[in-house]
Amino acid sequence: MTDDSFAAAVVAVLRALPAGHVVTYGEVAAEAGHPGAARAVGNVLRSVDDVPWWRVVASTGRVNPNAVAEATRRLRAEGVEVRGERVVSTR
DNA sequence: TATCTGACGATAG
DNA sequence: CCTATCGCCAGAT
Repeated sequence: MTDDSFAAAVVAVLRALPAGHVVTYGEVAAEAGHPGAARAVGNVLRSVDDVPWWRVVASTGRVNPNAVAEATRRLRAEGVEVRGERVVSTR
């Protein structure tokens, strides 16, 4: 691993996430090798559509404000408890 | 190279 | 619980 694009690293991490497992942007950024780049992670999910973006939530447990219903629906379908716009039992 | 944007994080009030 | 502000980073123009 020399210097894979940030987006590529993020995509790889998300593709490795098991169903029913939710992670925060900061976690993804750290796993991708770019700790602190939580904001940049959100930008990647915005550009890339080949990743389970619904499994990525904010540190507060809040799902995507851009597709709350969609994310909630998918998370529940995978066994994740969602309350309102927040994921239950994330940390 | 500079500037702006954004699906964030944490702290303060 | 909510809003506001600062700090952070990568990508686009």
